[in-house]
Amino acid sequence: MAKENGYQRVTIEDVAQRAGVSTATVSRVLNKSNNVSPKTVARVETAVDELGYVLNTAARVLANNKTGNIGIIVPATSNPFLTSLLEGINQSAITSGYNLLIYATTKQATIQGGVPLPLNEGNTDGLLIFADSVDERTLEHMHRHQFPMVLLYHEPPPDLTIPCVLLENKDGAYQLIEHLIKNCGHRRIAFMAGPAGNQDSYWREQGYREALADNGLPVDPALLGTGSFHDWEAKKQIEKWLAEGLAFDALFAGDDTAAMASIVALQQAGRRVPEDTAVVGFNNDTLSQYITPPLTTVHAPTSEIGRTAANKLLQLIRGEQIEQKTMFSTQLVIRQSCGYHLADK
Amino acid sequence: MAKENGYQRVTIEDVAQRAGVSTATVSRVLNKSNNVSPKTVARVETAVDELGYVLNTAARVLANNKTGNIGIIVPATSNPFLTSLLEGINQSAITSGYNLLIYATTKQATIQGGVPLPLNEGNTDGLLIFADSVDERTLEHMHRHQFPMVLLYHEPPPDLTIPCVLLENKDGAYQLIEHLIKNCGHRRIAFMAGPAGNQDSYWREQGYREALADNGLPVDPALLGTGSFHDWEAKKQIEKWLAEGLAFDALFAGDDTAAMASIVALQQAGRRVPEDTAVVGFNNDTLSQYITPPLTTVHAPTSEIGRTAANKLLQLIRGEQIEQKTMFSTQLVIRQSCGYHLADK
DNA sequence: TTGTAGGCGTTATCAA
DNA sequence: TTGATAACGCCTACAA
Repeated sequence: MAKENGYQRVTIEDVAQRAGVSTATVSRVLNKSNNVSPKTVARVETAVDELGYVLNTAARVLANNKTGNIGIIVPATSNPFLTSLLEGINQSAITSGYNLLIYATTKQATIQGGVPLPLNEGNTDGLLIFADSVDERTLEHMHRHQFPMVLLYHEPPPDLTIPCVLLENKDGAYQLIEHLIKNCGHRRIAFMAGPAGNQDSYWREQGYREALADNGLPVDPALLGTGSFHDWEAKKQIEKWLAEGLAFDALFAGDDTAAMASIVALQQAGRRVPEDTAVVGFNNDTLSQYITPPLTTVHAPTSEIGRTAANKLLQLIRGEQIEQKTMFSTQLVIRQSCGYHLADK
Repeated sequence: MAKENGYQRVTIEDVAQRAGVSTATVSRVLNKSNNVSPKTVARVETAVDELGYVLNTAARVLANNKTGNIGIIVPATSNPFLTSLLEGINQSAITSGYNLLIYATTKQATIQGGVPLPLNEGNTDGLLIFADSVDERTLEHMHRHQFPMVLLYHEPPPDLTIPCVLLENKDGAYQLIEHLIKNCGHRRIAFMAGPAGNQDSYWREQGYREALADNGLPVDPALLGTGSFHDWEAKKQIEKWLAEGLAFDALFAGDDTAAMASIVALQQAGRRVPEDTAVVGFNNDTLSQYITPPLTTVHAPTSEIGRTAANKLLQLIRGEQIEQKTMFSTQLVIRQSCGYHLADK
């Protein structure tokens, strides 16, 4: 047996010896090739069992250049929205006989000096990239190597033809804000942006601005803050606004996570939602219908987006043609937190 | 360049040629060996840049038998409790210069016929195993190969000496139930178990039973249900109990997730919490303090447990001695959902 | 400081 | 149906 110390000891060669066949034959039964006599298969299989042999994936990948895994790179946040996304991805991965490996990065993931990301061709046949969790130069790099990739919630730079799956944000945000203005009678509507560089946030803000403009309302810079799609950040922003004495009768929190945290922060400061301040979100997370008050938001087909992205990646890996850009539309969901039921209609 | 088709093309050899040095030298600068002249380093680095070379991890792992990654196998549920756990793990991994790879399995992960788990020695230097997410025979297998592993929230079978990190469940549950009985005056307390085979659930139930016994209360089998630490399951259980007309004035939901879902289900059925039915959980998730009513629960140091487990694994990988079993204690957190503030004291 | 060459464990090609 | 053997891309003695 190779390598007395360390854990990887039993190799295909040991199995071959024990079974009295060649390594080629062992490899064949391991890979379920059908050109092996049943007798030999049996012999090899018992040898595998007796020796406790386990395949060395690194060697296999080196020889084959395929892994049976796909990977996703996400930011290391706890946004429940991610869970739905991962669920969808996992579904189609499993359906296609692939496993999903996840890497949660705390900063933008980057290839530096020839050293690859923790998820790469060595352990993965293709990668799903969430938003801007991977540095642009690295994207370029991998694209140059023709490594199969699909971008999620992010359009590639114009010179890189990487397929992507997107959400129609502007439309949804526009409708949401218009609902706040026209149906609920709000006029001073604050907006919390997502993380810097986030494309979804950008387009939601555009929808917000257009809706205000189209309804003859000014964009007051004082009403523009940041929630980063994150509970603590949202909470801090609310506290800051309240401390400043900012006047606002409604809040578009950017996403549901920030909205829920904002509601709590507002309530803790003694404000009633929606009576004193209306709050709306974006995404329609599972929890949003259950909180008090139930959240008015924009529904996004998150886990379907995950499924679609994974399927595109899988097709890409198989060398099939796919469309570069898939866009999912959204839908307004009116519940209580916007105060619609209180408005005089 | 090797392999004209496929994406992995530029090898260390190409770089060597371009820089006019040997592959050994390229390898040295790639690994930041200091026995290379600055001039040579520069030449190699520009060659790397120009060629867009990226290391082939499979080859590196095959040669080195190490990856710089650790992995964790978790069940594919969205329990927010997992997020805290992963956060803690990621922290210590990063601190030690390791990356964390996550595999979320939908059933118990199993090695079958020599084909390893998606996370293994090929992409990982050691593994964290959550609860019973890995099949026992597979555990045995990997233990036999001396692959570094640490079990989370799970004690190994008696014949396998795999280090583990545990939570003191029984004590916490006992105090929780005693609080319900002695301080809040509840007598018919229902219990929701976690997933089948879950050790945490087992011990929480023991604490529940002991507390009842010590206070002269019987264990009514009708009050024993299943929430699986999962919102939908908890909801279904509540609905079933309500349909049956089960009489209970308090509920220990097993964990916070099930508790929160139970509260919602109870409220939707027109029951007030805690006035009509008290509800308590376990874990003290971040959200639990924010819901209405704020949840009485048992605090578990989840992300610290994650940090500790990761550190143990890292020590194991470095070949250091570690203690087999680490146990974390819990603490009762009294808020509103137990109805303590309503009780006549 | 640099180069040569053998080995890591598997698969695939070519013969037999 | 089976067996030799050359890749796969990298690392590390050992030499120079």
